[in-house]
Amino acid sequence: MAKARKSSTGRVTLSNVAERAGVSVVTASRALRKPEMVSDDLRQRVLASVKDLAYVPNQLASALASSRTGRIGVIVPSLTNGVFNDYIRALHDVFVPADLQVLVINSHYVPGREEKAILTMLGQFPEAIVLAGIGQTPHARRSLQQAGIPVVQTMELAKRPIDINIGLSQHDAGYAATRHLLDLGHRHVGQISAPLDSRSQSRIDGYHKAVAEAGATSMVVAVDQPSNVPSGGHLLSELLARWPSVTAVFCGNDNLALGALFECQRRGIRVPDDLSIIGFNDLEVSACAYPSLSSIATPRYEMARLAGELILEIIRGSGKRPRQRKFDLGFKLVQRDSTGAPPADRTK
Amino acid sequence: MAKARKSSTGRVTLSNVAERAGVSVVTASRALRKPEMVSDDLRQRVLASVKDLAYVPNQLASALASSRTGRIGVIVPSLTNGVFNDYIRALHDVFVPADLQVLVINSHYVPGREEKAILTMLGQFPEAIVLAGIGQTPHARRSLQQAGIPVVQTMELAKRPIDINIGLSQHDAGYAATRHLLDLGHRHVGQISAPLDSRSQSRIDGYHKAVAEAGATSMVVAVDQPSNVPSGGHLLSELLARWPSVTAVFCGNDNLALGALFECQRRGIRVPDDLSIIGFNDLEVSACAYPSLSSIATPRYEMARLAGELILEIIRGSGKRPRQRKFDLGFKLVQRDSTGAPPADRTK
DNA sequence: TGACCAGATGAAAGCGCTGTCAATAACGGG
DNA sequence: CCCGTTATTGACAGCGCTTTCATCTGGTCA
Repeated sequence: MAKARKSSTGRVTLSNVAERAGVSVVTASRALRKPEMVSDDLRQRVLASVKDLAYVPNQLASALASSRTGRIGVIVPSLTNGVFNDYIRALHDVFVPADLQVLVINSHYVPGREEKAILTMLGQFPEAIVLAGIGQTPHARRSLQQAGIPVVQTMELAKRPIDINIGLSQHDAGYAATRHLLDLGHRHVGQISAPLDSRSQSRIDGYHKAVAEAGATSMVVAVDQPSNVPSGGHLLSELLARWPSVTAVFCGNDNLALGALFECQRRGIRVPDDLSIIGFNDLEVSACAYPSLSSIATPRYEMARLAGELILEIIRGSGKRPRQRKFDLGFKLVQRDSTGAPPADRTK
Repeated sequence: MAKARKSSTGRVTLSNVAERAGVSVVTASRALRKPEMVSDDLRQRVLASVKDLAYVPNQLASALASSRTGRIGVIVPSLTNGVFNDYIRALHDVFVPADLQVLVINSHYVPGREEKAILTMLGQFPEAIVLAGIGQTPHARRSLQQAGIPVVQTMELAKRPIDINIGLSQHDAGYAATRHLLDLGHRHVGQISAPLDSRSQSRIDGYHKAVAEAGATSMVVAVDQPSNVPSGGHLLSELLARWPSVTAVFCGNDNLALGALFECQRRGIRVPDDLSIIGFNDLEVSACAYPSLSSIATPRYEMARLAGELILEIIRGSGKRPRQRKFDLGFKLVQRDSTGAPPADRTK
């Protein structure tokens, strides 16, 4: 029989529950974790006791004892720009039914904070880690490897993944967006962005490549802060001030594109008649803006979902990694109403 | 001297560190947690050992032993609608410098999930909990009270707070928004919203009250799903279909307002000449939309910040509650370009 | 010089839970 | 009717860390 000392911390513990139900602590534990191992009668009594006492299991103790935390660590650079909504939803879709808790830390697009976030995360002993991007610091890489848990880098392609890599070529996507504008006949294609991460930078590289191939001139305005809708307007203003000849803009993401669109409306610039705008990521809002925004659709939901499924497989399969470790999920150009041919008088 | 058994889980533990440094586990622990209690010499040796072994403290064990987790639990109904961005930022602003980790769980506007989230959170033994809203289930309330930690309910005013309550009158805010439209001369004021929580419902109540006072008719279209920009367009379409006479709309939040604005642009309805639109919450995007959106500014940053500061005070003051437990932080009507007088031919 | 004290260190005892294995009860076949 | 099986249940020993308390220095003061 359980000796339910009054918990020194004043909280209801499993031994309180056990005592009240007249069973041992072990049995109470099993009644909750492995109900099939316990007789109906006892299980009922334990559950009733749990309810009566409003018992909340101490996950800390549970995790410590079983060395399984049931947690999946996720580190993203932003939670507010809409980019990671689908992504996190996908992870929830996979892990919650599998009884795993998704723990998200926001690194705010600051490399140093990502390293810190990774270490914090590792200190909580997640059973796997999902990272956005491939730009982890060497120290973070080492700690991740040493942790011996599945690590999935997403959103872009890595030459040498830490473990598993699911992404797309941000460079090619940036190239495709720019190419789209050039193909429409534009000769003066600008770029605005907030290149706080290597992905954004890769897109810009793609832009430069496309522009160079077309024998045109690069016109880039960038800002060193997390991008949001208002800054799209500011960046466009600066772009127009520096290069008034611009007839098309590739925006580093859809929020900037939306801000640019509003700025055009404010200035009486017609989109796409006077200025074509293409965004990036294809956020929910882009399809319903007016005019609807062309964009590059990135498979964020799919990347995260695949990450989740691979992780489950590995965890279930006692650590065995899948044969394939690199996955390129591609992207799609979504042409809508914000991109069109340049004004007739400015095709040159 | 420490007997550093090879950790059964294969990870580097404090006793490995201690052994390598030639000290006891206790000393190693102190060297990390309370450096001033240990001689310089030993501290150096321990730190070197930590570095050599790439030791990551096991927070689980630490928290279990000390019954201090250094975590603050936050439960919000959404992370994607922009409403809680400032809110969470404020909490970080307060807690991160105080060396407390902010743990956010998203309850997705589902009451059952909020209860589950609260229990999950309590199982991690946070040192305080911050909740959005006051509509917790009785069982959740009880568990929260029993936990004996500071609990702050925010965003709306509670008659009988669980512990501390910081909010504003959502009813009065809804009333004010509607009143604003009526004062401009509108007689046909509609309302669109996604009333998934009691706050949204209170705003609608305020709307009804204002409309009734003015002797006008309520025209409400609601949807039972988390609101987003596209649904703003759909809801407006339905509103216009059912009540073509509408000259002004109070949107339950700014995302809906933005969607409604786009829908107007799509249909060639001029804002505010043909239709006035006012939103709610005053999100970042509202000020830079075109036309800029009138809205009700809610002090989300301030509410969360005050919550954080009170919590710190309580934790520091060994649990003593402040004298005042209820705080009404009010709201502000922000008039911009999307609201104006009704068309001359429809003032009746 | 000896009692005394502060500072530094270590041993032991848990924190609340789960894994392991032993113990018991229940049951059926030979 | 005895023994091996199977189904339940419990005792015990940690998980890795911190807290408490005892120990052991070396110095200080009368």
